[in-house]
Amino acid sequence: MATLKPQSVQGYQIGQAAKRSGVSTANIRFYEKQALIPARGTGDNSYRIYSDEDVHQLRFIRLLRSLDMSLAEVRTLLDLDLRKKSHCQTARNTLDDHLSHVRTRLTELRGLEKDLSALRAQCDGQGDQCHLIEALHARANSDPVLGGKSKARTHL
Amino acid sequence: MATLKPQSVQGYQIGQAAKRSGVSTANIRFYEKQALIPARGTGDNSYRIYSDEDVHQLRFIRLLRSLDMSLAEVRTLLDLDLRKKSHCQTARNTLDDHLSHVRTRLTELRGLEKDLSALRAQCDGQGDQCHLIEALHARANSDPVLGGKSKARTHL
DNA sequence: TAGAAACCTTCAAGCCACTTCAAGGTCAAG
DNA sequence: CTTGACCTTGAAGTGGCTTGAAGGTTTCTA
Repeated sequence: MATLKPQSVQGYQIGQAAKRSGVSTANIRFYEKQALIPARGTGDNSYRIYSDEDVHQLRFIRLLRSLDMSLAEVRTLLDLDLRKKSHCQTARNTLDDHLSHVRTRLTELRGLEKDLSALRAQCDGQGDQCHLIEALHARANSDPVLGGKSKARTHL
Repeated sequence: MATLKPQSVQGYQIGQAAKRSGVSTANIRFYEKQALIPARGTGDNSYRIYSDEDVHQLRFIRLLRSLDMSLAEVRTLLDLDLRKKSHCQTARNTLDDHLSHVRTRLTELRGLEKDLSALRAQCDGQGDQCHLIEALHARANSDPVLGGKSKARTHL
């Protein structure tokens, strides 16, 4: 069992906040530097102290990151004032944009998977010879230079 | 029409090699630094000169990258001597490993797409209110800290 | 009361696969 | 002899972290 102490009068130290939020201590400091969370200085020692709200914010960020949103997108959503409708529109737009990024990448990956398994099928491993490398070289030759669907790792 | 001059006696300058291979000049220099292609020095001036074989190798690398292989994987495949069967085995293993990476990521992305479109459906944009942000915050709260399928962008 | 463990701090560098920028060298045409 | 299109190197920036070094603070235990 991991120890999750109750919030003391002063709040959580960074390690406790990390355990409760699922964001590593180094990462919390990084987010602070990126101004995604407020810098929490204290008087006594130089230790950071976090509240339940801070922990919630960290969990919120972690959720958005687990949805593969960029820190810029996270920032956009964090800055929203819930009460204003225009901001709700912003939230919708952010989500829509992100969703379309994900779908694009999904399509790319499906194509990739198809290509790779086709290549793999050329060499099923039982015979003496495998023409994998030859096949790759042949494709390198036939592939047009400006042939549309190339380009590796466009993020996501 | 892009100009693709025939290989002169000395070979191609980096710009021509770039056009023929689809790899940018900066990227060619980068690959040279990474020892993925040989450093081609010449006598006269300090210009790099490439042969048709070099261009082919660049295209080969570009193909593997377009299949989202890492430079380490590319290096492995480049180092292969086609004549040896054990190396063919290496090629197969590299491809299999990579294919399973792709499939893992594909599964993750499918889950992502599902999550995101479910979220999006909560706010279809016609009514006055949208509970997108609230929904996100609620998920941030309910999401267990050690809940398995989190973790953003594991490369690919 | 000393010292060791278990926290915390900052700053810097490393990762990956590039791209972009600055400052300058080389070469052919007009 | 200048213009412009090439080429060169080196350094820094990108994103989202992780890891490491070197040290301060706090608490527990012998």
